Amino acid sequence: MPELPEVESLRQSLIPYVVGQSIHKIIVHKPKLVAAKGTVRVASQSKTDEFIQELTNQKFLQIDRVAKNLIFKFESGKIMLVHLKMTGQLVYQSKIPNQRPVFGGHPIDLSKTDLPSKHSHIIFELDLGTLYFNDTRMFGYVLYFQSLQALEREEHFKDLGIDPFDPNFTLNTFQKQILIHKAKLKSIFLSQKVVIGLGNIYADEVCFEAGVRPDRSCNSLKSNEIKALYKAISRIIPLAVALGGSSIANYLLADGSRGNYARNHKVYNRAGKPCFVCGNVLEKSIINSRTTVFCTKCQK
DNA sequence: CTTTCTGTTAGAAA
DNA sequence: ATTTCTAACAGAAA
Repeated sequence: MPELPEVESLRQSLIPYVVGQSIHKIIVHKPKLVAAKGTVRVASQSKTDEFIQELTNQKFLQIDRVAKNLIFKFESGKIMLVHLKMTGQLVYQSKIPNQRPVFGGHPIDLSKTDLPSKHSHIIFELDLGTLYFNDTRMFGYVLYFQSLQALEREEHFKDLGIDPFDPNFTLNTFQKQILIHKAKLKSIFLSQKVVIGLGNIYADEVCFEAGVRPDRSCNSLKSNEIKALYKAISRIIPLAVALGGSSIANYLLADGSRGNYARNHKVYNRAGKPCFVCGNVLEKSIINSRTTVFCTKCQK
């Protein structure tokens, strides 16, 4: 369930494991995942061959994040972009015995797990361990680019709003951008058009913390409500990153440990349960085909 | 058994 | 143009 905090936590947890290592071998079990983004993706042998050839023997230099994408930069300047979509995982299994988790909460002993699993579709063998790209539903993808410039030419990231960690994410800009739209607030959050990184969990959590109903039209929001939303995003997103993200279902950090933010969820997946603040039964509705939970008493 | 739901988002439909 | 729905897929839950 990677939203911004999960992708960012994963990025941070991957860095100490893989940066400085080289890829010795790449095994692609599902060539469909090495393909252009989009709903209809066809496995291409030539794309797969190129991916394997170009990235074998490459040394990891750094890992960046753009929206919910991970950008792996190699010493040569080559780029690998990874999107986890709904169920993607990047899990690193060290050859070094007893390597301690460096991030996150409840560590899982990877020596006892069955890696590779039947969903380990792409496997990277590194100097000191193995990096597995697992993806049950196979919506995720990995892409190779010759250079950062080549990636930029693809316009892979057009129409994206501002990252909450970007210094340009100010109350002023947020207010201006949000008022442009008349769609429902949650709909605009999910669209990534104004601010990037909120998915179904954090959109609901932010609306609850701000005391604003997710079905409000963006252009009906008063400035004090927009300010509350801005403050909620600025508080919740960094806190969730600090706690390693929300581990629901199969989200894991690089070392197989689980994130700890889920225990802070106030509304996500709590429809019909009492509001932690006022005790009112939480309501559920569907916005953009996504289950949405809110408190009619605390949110206006 | 069948049906519905699930963390994302591109592209189609409205 | 903008907003909402559907599809990609596997599997857990009802």
